Amino acid sequence: MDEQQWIANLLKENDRDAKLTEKQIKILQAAVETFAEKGYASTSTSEIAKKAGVAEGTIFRHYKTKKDLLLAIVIPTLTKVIVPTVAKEFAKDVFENQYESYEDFLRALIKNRYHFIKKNLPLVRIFWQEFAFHPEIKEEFQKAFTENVYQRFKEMVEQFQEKGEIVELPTASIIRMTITTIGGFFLTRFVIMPEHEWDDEVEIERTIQFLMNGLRKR
Amino acid sequence: MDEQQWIANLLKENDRDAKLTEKQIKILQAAVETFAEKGYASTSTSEIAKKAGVAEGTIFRHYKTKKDLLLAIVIPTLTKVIVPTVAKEFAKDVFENQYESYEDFLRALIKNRYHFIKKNLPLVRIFWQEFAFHPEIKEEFQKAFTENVYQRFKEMVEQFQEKGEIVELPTASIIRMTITTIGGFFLTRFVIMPEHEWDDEVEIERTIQFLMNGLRKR
DNA sequence: ATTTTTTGTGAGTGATTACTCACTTTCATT
DNA sequence: AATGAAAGTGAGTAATCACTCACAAAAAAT
Repeated sequence: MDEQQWIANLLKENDRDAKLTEKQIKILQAAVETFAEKGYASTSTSEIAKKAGVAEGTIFRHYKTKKDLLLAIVIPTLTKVIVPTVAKEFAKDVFENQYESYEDFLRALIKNRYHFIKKNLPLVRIFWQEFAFHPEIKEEFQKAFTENVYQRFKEMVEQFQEKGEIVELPTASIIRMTITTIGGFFLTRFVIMPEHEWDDEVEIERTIQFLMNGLRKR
Repeated sequence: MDEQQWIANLLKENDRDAKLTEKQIKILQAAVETFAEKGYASTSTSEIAKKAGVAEGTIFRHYKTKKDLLLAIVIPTLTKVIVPTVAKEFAKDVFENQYESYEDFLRALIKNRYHFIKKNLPLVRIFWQEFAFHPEIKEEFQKAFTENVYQRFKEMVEQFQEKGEIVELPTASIIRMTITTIGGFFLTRFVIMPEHEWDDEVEIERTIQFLMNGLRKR
């Protein structure tokens, strides 16, 4: 029920009145699960059908090709989940100036993303794996990033550079270091060493302190 | 010729007197190229045979299964190329104490890895992509890392902590931050934005400075 | 020079692949 | 209650898959 609501929201990208049948939701769930576990190329449509409890023909009734099914999962994840969440988070900061420091912003950002990734780990894994092989995904991601995230992030950084809180390196470098440091933590935490015992609270705070030390104007 | 020598050295893991025929080298070259481009699961053995200019049966003469071919490429890359290079680099530092600072060590490390990745990009891509789906690869990597790299890295960090150069955070955290920062740079540079115009010298130096600011004791 | 071993071949194998289509069932509209 | 549209089905299809094997050529060992 909880899962269903979540995955149903994903597909409602164009129409607001998208009504997914039970079987359609089952297909999406099975596809996400299997793609994340075995990878897109190693997953057969018959396997998805079996896991979803539908006939194989039902999948192709709704998605013309297997790749269409992949994109129906990945693209909405990008455009509907990642972008607005990030954009909203940034907007709140830049325009309402709610955070007093880059550090506070960082803390909100990393916690927001932490919960998002933890909740949507299979989706993130699929995106991460298939990103390299499907130009559509790569293009969609770069478009979403440059149009929504980058610009706001830039304004953000420049704001705190003006305030003298962070160092006067090129904005692009600061953004890259911020993202790779946070991304590196998540990658280690969720992909490379998921079975390791993590004290997430502590490690997040350390990551923030490390980032701030690296970026603070002195 | 240059390629041949390089790939031939890879397979010489057990026997010192490994003599690869011309066709065997062609198979390895074709496999590396295609796996890197399309991914292991999306590459057919017939495609490899065609590209290598051999009969399909020839592949299975030397590798029992398709997966054997993958492992014959990836595992030696790990055990013979990555580990010794890193270990040697670290050993030189820890035992002969050639570097005067963590910063100098960092600079040597990042430049060493930079050239390695640039030279072996297809191999790195294959490893990175298949790592998630093949337990053998993951295990081999973790084994190589904990046995060779981690221990030396740890001694390294502790040495410069004692000297008071870097901060007294837990060693594991410092190692994680060092590796993810450097890895994040390479990932952005070679995978996510390879077509971007990079001034590598400058960006490497910025990355080092960022890392040192984040880790320096103050 | 002859035998043995290694390397290479390519047609052939059954299994599996993504996808189709004629048909049935369910649902919404009147 | 009747009708049309949408959703669902599963046997069927051609193509492709990883892999085999009987045989040939080349190389090595005798």
